[in-house]
Amino acid sequence: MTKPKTKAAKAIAPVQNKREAVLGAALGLFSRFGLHGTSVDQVAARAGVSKSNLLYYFANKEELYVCVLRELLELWLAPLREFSAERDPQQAIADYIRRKLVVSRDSPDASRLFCLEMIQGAPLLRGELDRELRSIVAHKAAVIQGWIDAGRLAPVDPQHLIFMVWATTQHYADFAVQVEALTGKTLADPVFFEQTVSNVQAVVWGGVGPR
Amino acid sequence: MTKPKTKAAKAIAPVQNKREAVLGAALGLFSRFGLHGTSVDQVAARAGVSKSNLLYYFANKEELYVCVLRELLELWLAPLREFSAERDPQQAIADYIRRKLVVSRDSPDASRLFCLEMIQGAPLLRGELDRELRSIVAHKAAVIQGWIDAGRLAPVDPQHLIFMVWATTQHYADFAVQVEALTGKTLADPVFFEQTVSNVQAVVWGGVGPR
DNA sequence: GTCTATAAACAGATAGAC
DNA sequence: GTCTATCTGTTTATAGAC
Repeated sequence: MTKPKTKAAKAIAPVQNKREAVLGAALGLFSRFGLHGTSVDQVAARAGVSKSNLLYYFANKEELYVCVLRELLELWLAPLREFSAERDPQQAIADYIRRKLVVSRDSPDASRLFCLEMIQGAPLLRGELDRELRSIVAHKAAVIQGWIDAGRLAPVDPQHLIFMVWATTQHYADFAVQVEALTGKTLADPVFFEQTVSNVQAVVWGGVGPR
Repeated sequence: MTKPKTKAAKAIAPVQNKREAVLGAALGLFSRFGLHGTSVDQVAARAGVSKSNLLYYFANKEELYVCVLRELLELWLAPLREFSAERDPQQAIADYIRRKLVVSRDSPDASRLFCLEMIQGAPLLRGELDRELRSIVAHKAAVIQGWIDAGRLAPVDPQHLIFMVWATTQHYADFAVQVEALTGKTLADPVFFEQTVSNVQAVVWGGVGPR
């Protein structure tokens, strides 16, 4: 506590940096090739450490995988937490769509790994899904239902609306190869990014705005 | 040619059956655990054949994987081929959404494997994507553009519209675990299925129908 | 904390009998 | 066509020196 921070920093900072380098490398590889398609050797090489050194920081491959997933879930949930009832429905939905598309643009690896995990039945996230996600989604669905009851939104099922926003925004990260094969563009292109934001916002709002 | 068919059938039918059993087992496992997460031993066991027998029918694991993908692509493309310009836009879009959701309900394995392949950069489907899918999508996008020009559809980008339908319909297969964790339902439930069809159709049409 | 060497397990593929 | 046995390479994980 009262120790000089410089000394602690000297000892701890490199450790943190290595852990983070490994976690970053692991995210990149796991998200492309999955847990079984990636060897610890590859992760170590990309992170710039030796394999045995990596296994000093993470007891085994699965533990590393779980650590990557944990970081992921927070990033994935953040935009949903921002979704607020105090706001104008159209603004709130438009902002949420934009935020999710920013994640798809800036963290496509995270989006893909999340998708991979879901496809496999989320063996490691199932607990979190049932607890944390379930309660937060129930809360946000109630907000949406409030808007519907107040006549500020068409009577759509709140859960399906949430699914639609998730699906349409993540699609641009998870199916980026397909999107690029067909349009020649990626979200990294600023013009294409804004065009995507507008289109998704327009369709969703057109579909759920008050009749 | 002129040989009695019964003899040929006796010799060939079992071979076809075995091949198909293996392909079916492979689809189920590859779609959950990916190419590297599945061993040929597991596929053989599920198909009810021995490992070496499987390798008599398929030279190696990759060849089996490619065979599975080829069958897949046709199933995935079929609903898009049905999408026709001669029809009423609202009917054509509603039918397409329903057809895609039927695939998500009846062939979730195929949908998931397709998604897996996309996430990994579609190393084996890239060629098909650039050729076949590209041309068929261009054709359908032209149909949609025709409707827009005729004032029968709001001026949305046809490609983004297609992406939205793909994303929202496949979501119910690829993220089935999440959907089930949050709603307690799957598309196998007839009531939930119809509710999903209506909601997706309503939002999409609300978003793109003429203003 | 980091390295080299190696143990132990597994999976893909082949050889050859039947 | 189908089986058993086996070879081969890869990969995870550990032991132990520095």
